[in-house]
Amino acid sequence: MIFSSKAEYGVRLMIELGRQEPEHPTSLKAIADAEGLPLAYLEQVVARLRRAGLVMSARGAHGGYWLSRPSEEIAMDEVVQALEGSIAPMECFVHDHTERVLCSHQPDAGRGCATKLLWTRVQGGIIRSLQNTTLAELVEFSGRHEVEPVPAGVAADVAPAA
Amino acid sequence: MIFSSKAEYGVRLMIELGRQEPEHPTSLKAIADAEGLPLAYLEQVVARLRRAGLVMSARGAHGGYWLSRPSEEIAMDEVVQALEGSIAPMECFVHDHTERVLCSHQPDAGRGCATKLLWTRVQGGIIRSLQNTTLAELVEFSGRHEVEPVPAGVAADVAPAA
DNA sequence: GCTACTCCGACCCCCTTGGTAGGATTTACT
DNA sequence: AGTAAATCCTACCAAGGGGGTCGGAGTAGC
Repeated sequence: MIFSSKAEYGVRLMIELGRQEPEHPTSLKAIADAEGLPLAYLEQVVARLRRAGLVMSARGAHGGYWLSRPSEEIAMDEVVQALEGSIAPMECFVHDHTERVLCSHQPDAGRGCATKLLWTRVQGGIIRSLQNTTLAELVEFSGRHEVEPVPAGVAADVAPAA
Repeated sequence: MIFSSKAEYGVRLMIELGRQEPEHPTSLKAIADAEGLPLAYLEQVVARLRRAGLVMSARGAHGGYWLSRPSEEIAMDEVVQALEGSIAPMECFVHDHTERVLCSHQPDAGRGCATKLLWTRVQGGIIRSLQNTTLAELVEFSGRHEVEPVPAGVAADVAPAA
């Protein structure tokens, strides 16, 4: 598996916030109930989003969380990055702040890392897909698919993003 | 991390086979030595490639492995698929043989899986990147970056400090 | 001062990953 | 025939991370 459940839960949480009024705090408990997720675990997940500046919070009674920006301006690569820590196809892939791709493999027998080309392309494919999807799209998508009892024949409306 | 070391080792192994004459068996030991990988573990890795029909093998003395097809005809999605089992961004993603994307989440409160759109796009991005890369490209790439033999005198075969 | 929240750190179980051990089988060479 | 070189196969194991839980402290509204 590629992404952990933190990504799944975190994205669901962001979608849920995206359906609410902006600036109006929503409590974690409400989200946990709506999505059927464990509250204590959601706390950990949302903390990552807060530290990344994607959501803001208010403590105390009637507190809660809300999106720090309109959902149209939130690309999903930011969200997934915040939740997963990094988006790297292989352990040896580390982005330093200069955007250079490093590879920690010792260059065996003087040869460069033979797999670098492949993982670089994969990483590009993933990030491009995420960048081209906004939170607003997901909110809209989840709204469209409310209610209906799900007939047969599916998966036709998920157009590629890149 | 997205892919496990099985993928890394397996791809390196395939590249190594791609540099050899076709139909000429190369022993695992030779590859393990060349790449600095544990032989016993490589056995598990190559078994997956063999079961997927990507490599063929001959037992006994002077046996070994070789590519079952020319490297130009091997797309990397096959390789990674064989090594990782499946290429799915999220646990709930299962491909049955009909190419339909299933999602095992219970549709909470009648709503469809809100994250499906996102993960489907990501999966598409990954698979496209892999499909568009052939083993031959990687072989050629690793050959281009093969550099000068390590200067003698330096203890180059001892593991350098990370 | 109660209550409803966020926030934080410690803890815990379990499964996968990465790797080892040991052998059985097959084949080539002498 | 005997032996060495290889694949093949099944167990086994240690460590780490994923996926949580628990208990409590801080903070804001009533």
